[in-house]
Amino acid sequence: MRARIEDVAEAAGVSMKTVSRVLNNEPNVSEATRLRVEAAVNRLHYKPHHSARALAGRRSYLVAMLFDNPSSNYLMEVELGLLDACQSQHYNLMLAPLVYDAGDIVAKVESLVAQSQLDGVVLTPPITDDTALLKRLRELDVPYASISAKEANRRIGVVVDEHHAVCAMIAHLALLGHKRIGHIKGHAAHGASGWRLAGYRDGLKRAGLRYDPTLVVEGQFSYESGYTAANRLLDQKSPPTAIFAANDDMAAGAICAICERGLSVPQDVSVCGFDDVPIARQVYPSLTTVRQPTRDMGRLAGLELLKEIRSPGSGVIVDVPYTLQLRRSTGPAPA
Amino acid sequence: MRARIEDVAEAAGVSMKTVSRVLNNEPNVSEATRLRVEAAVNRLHYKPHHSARALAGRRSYLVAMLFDNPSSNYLMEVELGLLDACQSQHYNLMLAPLVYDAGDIVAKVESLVAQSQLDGVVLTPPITDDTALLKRLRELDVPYASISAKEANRRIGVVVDEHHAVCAMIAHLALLGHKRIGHIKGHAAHGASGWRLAGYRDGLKRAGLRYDPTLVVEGQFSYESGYTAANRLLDQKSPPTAIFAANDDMAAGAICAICERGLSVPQDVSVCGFDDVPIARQVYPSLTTVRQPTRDMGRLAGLELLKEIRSPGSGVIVDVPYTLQLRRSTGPAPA
DNA sequence: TTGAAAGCGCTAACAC
DNA sequence: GTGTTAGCGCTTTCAA
Repeated sequence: MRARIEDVAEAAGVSMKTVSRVLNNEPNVSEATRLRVEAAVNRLHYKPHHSARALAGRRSYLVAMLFDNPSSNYLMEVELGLLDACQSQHYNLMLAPLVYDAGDIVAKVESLVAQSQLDGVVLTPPITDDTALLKRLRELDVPYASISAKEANRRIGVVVDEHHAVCAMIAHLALLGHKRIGHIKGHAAHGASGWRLAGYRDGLKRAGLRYDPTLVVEGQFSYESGYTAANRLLDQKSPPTAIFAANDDMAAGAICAICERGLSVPQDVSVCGFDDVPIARQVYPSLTTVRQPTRDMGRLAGLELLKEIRSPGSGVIVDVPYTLQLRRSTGPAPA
Repeated sequence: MRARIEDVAEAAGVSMKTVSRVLNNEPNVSEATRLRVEAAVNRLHYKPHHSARALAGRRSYLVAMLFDNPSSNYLMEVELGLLDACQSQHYNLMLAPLVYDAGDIVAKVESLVAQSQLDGVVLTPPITDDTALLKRLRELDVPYASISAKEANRRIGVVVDEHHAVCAMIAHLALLGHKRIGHIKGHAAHGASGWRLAGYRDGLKRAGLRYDPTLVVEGQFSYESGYTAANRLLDQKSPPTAIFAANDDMAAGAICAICERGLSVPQDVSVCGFDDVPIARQVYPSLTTVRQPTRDMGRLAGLELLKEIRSPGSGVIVDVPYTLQLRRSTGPAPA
């Protein structure tokens, strides 16, 4: 039979409560007692019972990851990072797919929180910026951490300086001699789309290049939208020699569109993306892109959330570094 | 304050236990009483408390998905399906990434089961066929369901008739006039690799084509391994005119290798894969492949597991249908 | 610094 | 068909 706290107490010659104190790192335990208890815990292979703890302590030791956007490598990475953070602190992670079109997200989250007694939630884009939801979470006093939230919605979580990253990418293209650099925008609901566009404009300015609105077209972050958008760019009378797509999926779509026209990447047109998901290494030619440390971002967001749950007010925003991944899809501008 | 079972009992004018009976669909409740209780439940917005239930019932209402193989679209789909099954029955899903090289999987799972008091686990390939683990799970009396396990290890879960699917794919190639059809094998630890090879051989036989072992090369299910393997096939004195790769990632790698040699797909070489993960639609040309209903497979495996947990002996193997996805990467054999 | 007692909200076992 | 009672294994409260 599994050891209970009572068995540990007996083995250590103390009361249940003292064992509980040691287990929870509460103060008011003498060093000697603590050691004796810890020894007993190890000897009996004691593990606290999750549900009993949750019931008595009036908390669930459960946090949820909220996401729309179910089909992504990005999400799996974030999830693995989060999982790691939760496991390290004996929390459980629950997944909550939310479908935007399917109606009232706020109500769904509310019932989830009530139902599962969540101790906190982690938000992923674009849910990070659903202001109605954020407001309600605050009213309900549910701690939350977010990943890549917009400036105004940042409280606890993790961000990357995307603006800066894109500037660096544009600088790379400019250095290769590109003068006409196109941009495929991301989905409007995502904060990232705004940053990446802003970074693009700023990057052009710093490189001494003129911003030409006809070189900027809409995308939706999907492969198909990148394909379509690239065709729109290439149909122009004077098409760009380089395209910066707001994510890798769209960049892959753009590469396909270019190849289908009988043009070569990067000889005729250079292409670059953002994220560094697996597809970036699997397209031909491999994609120059901005790498975000996605798994670490999940882990850090989780750790900040747990910190905040433990002692309200202690969670912060962590700024993590990006990396420029230069691969084969960018090259010198055609003469 | 949140309603408790006691409040519902009072509101309905019955005892706690009767409410409990209604909630758990136990027998021995009159229709009238059931209705009254259900009305009270709705009126009070009563939701059972997960931890209390788990504690009193000596079960966790928690199942885990065990997986190696962290970076896959496949996994995310399975997970979403599983999640759906769990939610429908008020179970929680826990994720357990297992790393094969990192030592003793059996010990890890054991401690997981003990720690979290798992009611059951779902196994994904290749963990489905770790016989030491399966044996231990049976000894510990932990119910498990598996997805695409090998014949010998199938007890509860879901499978696709991969052999048949591959036969159909080879028939498609033969019909296009291909006589020399190569095969890139999958990772040896996966049962799927064996089935797909067997399906390939059987498909050749049915099409009246000779099996030529020099046309079969090793792969690892990764993009890179597909790239390498395709090059090995194309380096031969009389290379194949069609290549069946055991999964889509390898097929994508093969396409890349072919293109790099200045050959065209499908004009010079046809390529097809297996799985229908997103990359299949995102390579150029888009990939002919076998589609497995991955999300449904996750859901069904979850449902069978929960059935088995509820009444041991009731879980079964579900055979789900595949679909042939004919796209642009296969065409008539060159003259 | 420590312990005893009283629950947390539910289900199991057994009565009626 | 229904109710009563006694826990499940832990934390909380309060007393020592």
